Amino acid sequence: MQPELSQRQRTILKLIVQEYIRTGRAVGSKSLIERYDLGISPATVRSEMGELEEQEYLAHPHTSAGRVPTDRGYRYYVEYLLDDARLPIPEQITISHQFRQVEAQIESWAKLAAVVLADMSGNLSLVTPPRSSVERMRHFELISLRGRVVLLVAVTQTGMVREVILQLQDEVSQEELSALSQRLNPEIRDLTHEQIRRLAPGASGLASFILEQLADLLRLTEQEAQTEVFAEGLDYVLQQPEIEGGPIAQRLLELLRGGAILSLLLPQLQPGDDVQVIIGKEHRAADLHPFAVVAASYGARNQVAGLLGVVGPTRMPYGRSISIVRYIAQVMTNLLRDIYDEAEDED
Amino acid sequence: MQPELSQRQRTILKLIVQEYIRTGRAVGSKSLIERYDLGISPATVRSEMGELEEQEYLAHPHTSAGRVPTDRGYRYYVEYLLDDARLPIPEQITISHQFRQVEAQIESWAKLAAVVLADMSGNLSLVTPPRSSVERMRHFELISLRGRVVLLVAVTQTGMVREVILQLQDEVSQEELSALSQRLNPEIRDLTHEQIRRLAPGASGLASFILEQLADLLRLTEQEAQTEVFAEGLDYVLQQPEIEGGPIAQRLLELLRGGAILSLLLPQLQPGDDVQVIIGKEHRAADLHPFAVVAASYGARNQVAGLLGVVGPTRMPYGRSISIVRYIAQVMTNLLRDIYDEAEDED
DNA sequence: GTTGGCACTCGTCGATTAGGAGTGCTAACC
DNA sequence: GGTTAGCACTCCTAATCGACGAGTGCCAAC
Repeated sequence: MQPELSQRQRTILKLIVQEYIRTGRAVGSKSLIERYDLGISPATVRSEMGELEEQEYLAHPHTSAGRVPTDRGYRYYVEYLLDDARLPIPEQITISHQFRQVEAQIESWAKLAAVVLADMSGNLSLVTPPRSSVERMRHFELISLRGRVVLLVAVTQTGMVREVILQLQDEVSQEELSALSQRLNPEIRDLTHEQIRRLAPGASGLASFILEQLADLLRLTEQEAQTEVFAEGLDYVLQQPEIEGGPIAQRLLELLRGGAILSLLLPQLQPGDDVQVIIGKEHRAADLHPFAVVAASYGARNQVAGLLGVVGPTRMPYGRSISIVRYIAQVMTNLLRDIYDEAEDED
Repeated sequence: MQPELSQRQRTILKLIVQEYIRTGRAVGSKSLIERYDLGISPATVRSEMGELEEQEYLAHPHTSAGRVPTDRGYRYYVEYLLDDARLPIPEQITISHQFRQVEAQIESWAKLAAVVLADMSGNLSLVTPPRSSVERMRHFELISLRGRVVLLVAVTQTGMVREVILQLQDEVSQEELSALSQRLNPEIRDLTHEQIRRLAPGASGLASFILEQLADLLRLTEQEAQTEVFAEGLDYVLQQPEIEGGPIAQRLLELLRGGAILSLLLPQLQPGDDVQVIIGKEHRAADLHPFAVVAASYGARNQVAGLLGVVGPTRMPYGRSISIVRYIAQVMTNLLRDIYDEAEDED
């Protein structure tokens, strides 16, 4: 798609998109002129509109209504007509303030990011906690809860903490458990779940069992990365008039269940550096056709990465959404770099 | 409220409640007789209905519509007209099967309970993970992530695991950290967050800092018990015709945010043994007046306790909801007893 | 106490209508 | 040739109207 439109057509398209996003109603030639003085008459606007419709940037809901942007129209708007402003400084300050208030915990950050994203964009937000594609073991502890019931706590290289409750065959004292973990810890350090599993057969009964469990836990942690997602602002998106409790809303709720929406979205999002926008029918998944997504990845390079974005109707304030997503992705990236990366060359 | 109704009035009330719950439409005398042969004429039913309305068990939406149960009517139904059946065995088996499939982790159980509760009741479910009102420290570990960044992992007596990222003043090697944790662990075992905090001033620089952080973390874990809640089945409840995307739905979504609904619900729920039902205006919180709640507490005695329940419109299948809530509370209780309690005298 | 009959009430649904916003076309204008 | 005013036409929206039907309440008869 080239910017083959005249300057006037671009102005008109821009105004129509903005006006439609603002009001939610199809916009007509006359009302457009009444609101914005372009120095031309409605009739001229109409002929330009006709041209824009010809090229599929606009559409008619029905013969005698105003124009509505098509997905292609939105795309052009996002690509060429949007002056991508930074988020205003006061809002930046509000956001980073909130991140400073919350406890220093990766999951808390992700949750907060979801809340802020939703509140500021007025749409549904999605945030996956940052995960590494290959987790390596760092350290584990065995803690006797009572009798044969033992809690296994594992920490990975990336600082993920996972626990699981084990039922042992026989009762084992805390001392023995501590001795075992002290013996095994150096061995399993930096290993992947496959490597740990390979160690298991060679070990004695209890040690072998623990190694198996560790491998399971590590594998599970990796898998969770695929499905775990924090979503906020459902109320906002369900308020949108084009969705409003109808069948689309039902569809969306189903997609949110168990993170199913992620598996539709992820294949289409390259882990590129900047914000990505997917509008309506550009989605490969038909279920997402009524929606637009503004998303970005974040994370410490080569370590852990996550995804965050907002989901709303194609009629969404793209400019604002993009600034917000970009800024929060940057905040999250900085937080993670402080934890993982060696280089500290940024504020 | 006494059961001062005649046998026939009770039968009619029961049928009206059931019919209304089933169809969602106000039920009239004639249609009731057509469906259920009571051996009496519509006119007789009408006069009984009039009596029931007099006593506020039923209401008229408008002069010439059928009758609808009032909150009082539902209450009478739940109290006296419901033969509280157990959940059918096949469904019991399905449920316990699902719990056996999931990883042995308290949070996973709570999440699964929420999913099952929602799916089987067809309404919104709420499950708070089991928490102790006073958490005592069991064990902690310090893990160096890089440079001055350290991960603090703490395990409480009840097996809760919490972690936080710390920024130290100076760089400290993993060996020093391990030595420190080995020295402090015996000291802080079984202490509450207040007791730990009292130790801090007496300790050296780094140890003092760690103790403060531990106290914070422990306190935070207790506080989370107040707000953390797993909710599932939002789609079900938003499908209900009496709610359907309207302002009540918005209200509900707001209440779900950050677990606000819990602070409205908890004060009214005694941690009694059996299932509790709160119907419509019986809620102290006006925001909950459109809803009915069926809830029960679960947990290992004197150790940890949680709450689970379903939330739906007052027109909800009480009998079924009660059986489901009761059964799942029992399953969760058994799971927790296996972890915590000494006595193993039940299956 | 129960029942059938009957007039009356009201909400629902479909059809009808008026109003209005917007278009597309054409002819005139600069 | 692009621009504009004028105008007929389209079609959605909201309001109105009326038929329909479910349900009630009352009364007289059983």
